[in-house]
Amino acid sequence: MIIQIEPQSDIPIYMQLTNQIIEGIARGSLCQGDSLPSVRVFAADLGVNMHTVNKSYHELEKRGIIRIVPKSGAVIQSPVEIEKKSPHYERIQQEMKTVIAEAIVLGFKSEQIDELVASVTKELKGKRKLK
Amino acid sequence: MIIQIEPQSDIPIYMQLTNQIIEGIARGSLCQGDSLPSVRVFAADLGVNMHTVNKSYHELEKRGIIRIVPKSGAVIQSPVEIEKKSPHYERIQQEMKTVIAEAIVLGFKSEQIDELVASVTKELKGKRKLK
DNA sequence: CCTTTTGTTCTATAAGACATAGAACAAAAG
DNA sequence: CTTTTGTTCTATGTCTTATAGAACAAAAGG
Repeated sequence: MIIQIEPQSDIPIYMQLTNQIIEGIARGSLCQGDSLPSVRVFAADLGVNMHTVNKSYHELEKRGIIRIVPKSGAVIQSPVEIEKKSPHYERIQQEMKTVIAEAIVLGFKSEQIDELVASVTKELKGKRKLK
Repeated sequence: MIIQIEPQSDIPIYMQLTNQIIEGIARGSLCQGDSLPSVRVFAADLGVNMHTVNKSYHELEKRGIIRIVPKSGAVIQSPVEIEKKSPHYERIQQEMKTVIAEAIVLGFKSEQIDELVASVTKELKGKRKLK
């Protein structure tokens, strides 16, 4: 699992880390049931502060992606059947609306949006190690 | 064009405004070639500071959505043919990757993603006033 | 049993972002 | 000629981000 942090980015470090962990899970580099490194070890690896990693882990827990077991570790959750009324679904829906609205305004046709979604989905799901 | 600002949100005001203007253009409530209100008038309408609106306008300009004509106004750009190498395309692509990765991790199947994209696209494009 | 590691919590500091406010300016609009 | 415009500047206050160090009790490992 390769994480690349850009300290000069306008995206906060803890958010870069959060997004890349999510991408790693989506790609299958990290599997459900696996544990993430301890905040101290991970922070040392990345060259960032322990508290920054901690913040990222709690962000991931808030989004239902990992479960933090006190004194034990951060375990990647197995996905459950997602309901349309759940906060997680509505968050994804809102984020998707924001992205697609901007795409439309920039001149994307419906087919171009579908093509982009397909290529991104394929890239992420394509390299999964099947159990 | 109805803008709803939530001061207590964790999303900055200037970003809420930016996103809602984009959504308004996507929906067709605002048309290409139209001008946005002046920063002072808009700020008064929304009950926020002039500088906050100004920041939003410059964010929109940075994303290629409006053109700020000095001493004149903020004009909504007509979309040009988007190229896959352009910064705007790559930004949309990156944002899309982030959203889809999270969706996958939360258990979305490819068909569910397609369905979500279709419904959001339809909602945004559906109510457009055709020229 | 003892040492290490763990997550958590606290204080503290520094830098930057966010939002507000007020003032001033030159250019454009009316 | 007056108003409105976008821009620019100073200033203030709050919040976020990121770092650092210390301390604690619980769990893990030998």
